[in-house]
Amino acid sequence: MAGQRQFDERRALESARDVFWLKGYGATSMQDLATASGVLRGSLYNAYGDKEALFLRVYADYADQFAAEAAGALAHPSVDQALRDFFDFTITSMTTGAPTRGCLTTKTAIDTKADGERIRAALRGLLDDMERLLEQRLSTDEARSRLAIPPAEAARVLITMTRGIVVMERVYQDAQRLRATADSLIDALVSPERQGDEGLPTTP
Amino acid sequence: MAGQRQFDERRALESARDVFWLKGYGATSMQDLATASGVLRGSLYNAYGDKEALFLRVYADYADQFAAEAAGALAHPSVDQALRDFFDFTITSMTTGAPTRGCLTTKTAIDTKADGERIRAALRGLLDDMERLLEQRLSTDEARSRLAIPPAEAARVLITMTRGIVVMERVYQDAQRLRATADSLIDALVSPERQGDEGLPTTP
DNA sequence: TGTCATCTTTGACAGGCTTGCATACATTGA
DNA sequence: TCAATGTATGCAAGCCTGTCAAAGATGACA
Repeated sequence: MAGQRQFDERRALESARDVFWLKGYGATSMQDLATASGVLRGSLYNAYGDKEALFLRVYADYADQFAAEAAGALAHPSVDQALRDFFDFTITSMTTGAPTRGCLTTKTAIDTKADGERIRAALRGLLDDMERLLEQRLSTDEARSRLAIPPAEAARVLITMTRGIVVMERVYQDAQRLRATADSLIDALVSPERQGDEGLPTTP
Repeated sequence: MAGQRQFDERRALESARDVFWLKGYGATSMQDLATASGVLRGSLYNAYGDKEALFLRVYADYADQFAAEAAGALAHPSVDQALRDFFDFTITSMTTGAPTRGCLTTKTAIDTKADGERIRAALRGLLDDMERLLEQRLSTDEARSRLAIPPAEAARVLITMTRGIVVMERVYQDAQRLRATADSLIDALVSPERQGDEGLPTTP
């Protein structure tokens, strides 16, 4: 061994993530990443090979963090509130920053310059994880009893809906509208909580 | 007047539309459009000004046609079948070609290089039209009686869902899966047709 | 029929950005 | 001390946009 890395790799990957997130994979050049991280372009090529490899590296970290935070957002014991929290998390994530940064997964999925199979596999990985997470959360007795359709189907509908919300954000740029749309879907998907449910006795 | 346009404008706009559709706004260069249409780049600049203006011209025609065809797809008298036909239309549209061309509206919405206000307004125009179309279709007595949520909310959920389906297509490339997801949403949104409904008197 | 203004076409140019490689220099562990 | 790695810098080849000047085509009008 010799010649240790001189730049702070964690910082560099984070700024690379931010640039990819804001500008999208295809519109981001290695020079953009170099400028943002303060690392010379040559060093990035040396350390990661090329843009696709660097992106995959960045996206792996991003996906882990996103899935972990999403899981946390689903923790509320009441399924409709859990879903509201879940949408709230994704909407807040995508409407952060000015201009809003949108969703890294969706931007990459739509980007025609990110059409490699390895990138698509990475995106599938996160979406599959999210779907499993949702299906699990929707498989409790309380949730099953209130859902209009089976948990697996509902999970897929919800994941698809998050993707749609991302697109609507780009066009309408109105977070409140997005939350309202999500609420409408939840209303259609989850029947109202019956009094006396959830183990706690209530006084009407 | 003098010096008439020498290229077939209709053909040129159609090939421009196809290139934009396949590659996306940002990844399409004027040279790409020139090559596809057989018109020299200089002539395109002369005729349309720049890429954004040409795109807006192309998209106006596209939006008209898309909305008209979507309206046709909603014609079935039974609301759940009308919605299935509607999704079928959008899914077929986006999965045409090899590689599949996806959705021009969504690609443009997500494209960071298409961030002009005029382009966003054009996208909003089509999405608003589609939403109105759906809301109208969902406002019949039969539809109202079967919908889990009000027509306006359902329309917005459905439009958002079509956007999400576009994204899922890019990642999973499985039209059957998309149709199944759409069916799940319709199941949650529209209650089963009661026997004897649709104008025929019923005995309770 | 001929002229002419006007628009279109055509080819070329400048200036900028992109990728990926290659070379020289610096640093560090063995 | 030396070999391996990271850094610094430059280069080649290509693509991009937008513009411009010269040449061609066309309709209107005399």
